[in-house]
Amino acid sequence: MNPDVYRAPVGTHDVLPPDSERWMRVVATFADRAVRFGYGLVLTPVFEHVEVFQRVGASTDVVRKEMYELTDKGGRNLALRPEGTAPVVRAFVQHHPAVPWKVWYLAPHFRYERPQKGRYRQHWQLGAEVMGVDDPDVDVEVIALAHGFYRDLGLTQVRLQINSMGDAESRPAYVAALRDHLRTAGAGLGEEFLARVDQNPLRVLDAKVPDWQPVIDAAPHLADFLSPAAAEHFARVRAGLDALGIAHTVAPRLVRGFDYYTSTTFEFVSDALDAAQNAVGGGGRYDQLAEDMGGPHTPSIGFGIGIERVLIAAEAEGLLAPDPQRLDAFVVDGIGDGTATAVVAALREGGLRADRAYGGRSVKAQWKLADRSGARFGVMLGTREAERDAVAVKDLRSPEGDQREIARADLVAWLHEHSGGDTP
RNA sequence: GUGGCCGUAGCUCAGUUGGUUAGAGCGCCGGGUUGUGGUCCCGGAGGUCGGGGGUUCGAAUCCCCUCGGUCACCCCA
Repeated sequence: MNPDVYRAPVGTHDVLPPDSERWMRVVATFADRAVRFGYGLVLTPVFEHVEVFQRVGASTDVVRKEMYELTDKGGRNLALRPEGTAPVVRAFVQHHPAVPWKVWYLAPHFRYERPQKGRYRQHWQLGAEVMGVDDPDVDVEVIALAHGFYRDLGLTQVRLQINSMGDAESRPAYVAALRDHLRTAGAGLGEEFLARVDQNPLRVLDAKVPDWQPVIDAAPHLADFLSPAAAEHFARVRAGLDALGIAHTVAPRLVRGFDYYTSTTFEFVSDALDAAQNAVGGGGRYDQLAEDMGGPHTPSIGFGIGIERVLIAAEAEGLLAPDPQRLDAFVVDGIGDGTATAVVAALREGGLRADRAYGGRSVKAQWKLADRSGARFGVMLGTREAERDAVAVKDLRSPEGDQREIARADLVAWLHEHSGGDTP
C-alpha cells in the first residue's frame, strides 16, 4: 500500500457514516441544552498566536511538549488549539462583550502525543464558558449544564468530582506548604520527583507513581488553606449542587492540568471506561486568565467535554445505537423515462427522506439496494401502475412484503402518514 | 519521547517443519424471477501477503531496518 502519506496522520481519524450519525446526536444533544441554558455559540480560529496558549501554564505538558506549533509565511508563531478555554478568553479580551458572557463551542483540539485509547492528536471537544461572574450559582449552572448533557445521552456511570484550588490569597500559601512538605518528605524519591516539585508541586498530587504515594498521601490538604472567602464559595457551590440533586464527591487531589485554574475545579469520570483515560469532561474557574491576557479582571468558569471519550463511554453503556430507519422511501425505477427523478424530487420537496439507485440498474438490483438502504418503503414506478397515474408501495419491514397501489398525487401524504408508524 | 503486542482480499481471519497458479466466511457485482428486497442456489471481481534489504535453489513463513495499527507510561478530553 503505497505512500503512507495517503492516510490520516498518526493520531487522527476519519469519521464515516454510519458512525458519524452518533456524532450528530452527541453534538445536537449538547447544543440543545446549551441553547436552553441561554448560551450562544462561539467559533474561534483553529490556530492562535502561541502566546495565547502559553497562558495555559509554562509548567504544563500541553505547553511544554504537546503543542502543534507552526510558523506561517509572515513569520508568525502560531499553534493549533490544544485546549478550548484560552481562545475563548482571547476573544473575550479582544471584543469585550457585555458580561455575563455565556458561550458554548464545538471545536477540534490538537496535542502532539502518542495516541492510545481515548487520547488522540486531533480530538473534538464540546465546551461552555461563563465569563464575568463570580457568583457560585454560576459554578452550579455550568456544572449542571455538563451534568445534564451526560444524563440526556443516557450515561449512568458518569461521576462528578469537585475540588477548590483556592483564590489568589489562599493558593500561594498552600503551594508553599506543599512544596516544603514534598521536598523534605520526598527527598529520596529521585530527580524526576524533585524536578516536578520545583516546576509545579500541584502536579505531583495526581501522579500515579506508586513509590510517591506515601509522600503524596501525607501531604497537606488544600482545603485546610482556603481563605474564608474561598471556603464559603466552595461550600455554596456544593450546596447548590445538592439543591439540584447533582451527586458529587470532593476530590482533594483533583488539581487538573492547567495552571490557570482557581477556586472551583471539577471533573466527570466514567466508570464504564476501562481505559486509562476515564475523564469524559472537566473544567473549573479561571478568575485571573482574562487579566493575564491584558483584559479587565473577569472571574470566569467553564469546561470541556471530549467527544471521542463520550462516544467510547456511550458504547460501553450500550447507547447511541444507529437508527435502523434512515429513509422513508427508496424509489425503484421500472420505467426508465425520467419519472423516477421527478418522483424522488417530489418526495424530498415534500419533506420526506428519499433516495434512489443510479446507472440504470435492473429492477431486482434496485430492490436489493432499497432493502439495504434502511428505507421503510419501496416505491415502485411500473408501467402498469403508470397507466393509472399510480405507483406500487411496498412495506420493506413486513416479512410478507405487503404491497399496495397508491395514486401518485397522494404519495407524499400517504408516506408522511405511514413512515413514522409501525404498520401502514 | 519510552515500552509491550500486532500488520495476509473492503471487513474478520486460515495458511502445516520455508516448497508449485495464497484460501475461507462476511461484504460487493451479476444470474436463477424479460417488474420486487430481506431466505436459498450458481457464478464473478478483488491481494506486489505494510514497505525495503538480506539469507536460500525457493520466503506470507527466517534475519535486519523502516512505516503503520493498538495498548500502556508521562500527561490529558
